[in-house]
Amino acid sequence: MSEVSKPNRRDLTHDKIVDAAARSIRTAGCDGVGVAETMKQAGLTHGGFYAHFDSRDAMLAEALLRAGQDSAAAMRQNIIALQSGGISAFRALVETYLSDRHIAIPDGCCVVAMLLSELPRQSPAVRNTSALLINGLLAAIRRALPSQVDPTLAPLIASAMVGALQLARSLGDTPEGRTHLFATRTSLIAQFDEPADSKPSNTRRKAITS
Amino acid sequence: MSEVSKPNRRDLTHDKIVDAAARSIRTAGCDGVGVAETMKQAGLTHGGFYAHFDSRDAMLAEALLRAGQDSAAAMRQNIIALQSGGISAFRALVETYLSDRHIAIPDGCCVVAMLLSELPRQSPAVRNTSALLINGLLAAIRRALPSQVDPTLAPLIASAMVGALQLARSLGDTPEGRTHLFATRTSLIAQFDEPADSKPSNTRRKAITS
DNA sequence: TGCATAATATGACGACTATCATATTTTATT
DNA sequence: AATAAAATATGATAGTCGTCATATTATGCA
Repeated sequence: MSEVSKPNRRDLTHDKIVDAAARSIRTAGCDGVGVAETMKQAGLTHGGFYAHFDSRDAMLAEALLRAGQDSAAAMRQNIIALQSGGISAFRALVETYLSDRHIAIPDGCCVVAMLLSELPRQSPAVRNTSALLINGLLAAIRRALPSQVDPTLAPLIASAMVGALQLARSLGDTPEGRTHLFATRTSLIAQFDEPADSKPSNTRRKAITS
Repeated sequence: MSEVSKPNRRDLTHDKIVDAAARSIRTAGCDGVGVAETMKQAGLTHGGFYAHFDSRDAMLAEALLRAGQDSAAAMRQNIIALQSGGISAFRALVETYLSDRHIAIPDGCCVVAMLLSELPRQSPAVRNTSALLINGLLAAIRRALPSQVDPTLAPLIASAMVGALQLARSLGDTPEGRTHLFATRTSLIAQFDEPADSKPSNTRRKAITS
């Protein structure tokens, strides 16, 4: 009944195009996603593009949304797996988001972190989608935050996670980059995670009150 | 006696080109800085470019370094002014870096935050410069950190500052963006600044221990 | 002042870009 | 099976990009 009931051929190829763009937007950046290359990746020729999108920017907005949904789903899955191992929701989120794997491999990595500094320059359509994804990230953090932590700390934590991933990626898959990611991961958990039952592990308090 | 003793005409125009590129790299991004446009901004024609640089990437690396030095100098000056007003070095750093002005106005804003997600894709020369600037930012934060705060928290704080600026810029100069910047600024100071003498202001402890 | 040299300008090359008009192919309907 | 309609392919346009070879101008030295 709704618009998902009957997938036309048109909708299927539309999806293929968006998927191709969503795959390459992480590695190539917003400016690096071209119409012709995207159509080729989707198995089509470049001419038919404007039967599916009003403009390249319109495709970019859809691709960003798709990439965001993909990475969110991948992380949710990883978080659930970690939680079933017995660790807290917050720790599962932090360790998933700031995984060493994401330094070199963009797949499954947060697309907001991959594109953040380019987003302010994009078209209104892309910026609207950006805001959507950012608010989604903030909401996910608020949900995972231990109950005794002030919810107004969510922006700080979101900023730290996004920034840490980018800084580590810029430093590269080197001791420097890995150390930065490890230090941020450890500090976030020490500062804001609920203390484990058995372990004392109050590095947090030690770090703050002299 | 060194290489700064006699500024040739060549060196002067070289500097003009780098300056022009450094000015536009903040607003246009790495991919947005073109050879022809940069030469025009420097008051030259595009043909003579390769008498000054081996390639566009070589210019980009110099421009990034210049932009980083410029923003570092501007922030140092602002921090000193704030400190003379009686606030702590850490608070001066945070309030300068996360100034509301930087949401909309890129001038004087941290160039690392403006370009961070693009840097991993750049040429080795640009990436080397990136690492230099990032290490400079980390060092500045370590210097400003109150003595009772664990220095291993510097990566977390750097990540939070860089990420907050970018997230606020992506959310735009709107209540959402300004709120994000304000919340991060407030949380950073509450969490990590040395407490002021007279004011109680231990929101920090309140935020952590339930 | 005249000459040698350095620095900049002119113009062009091929490759790439987004966009569109038109032709061809594929699908759906009678 | 034949026809109408939708979807994709072909090809072209105008523009921009980085790069370079060559011509012109400006500088400094004798």
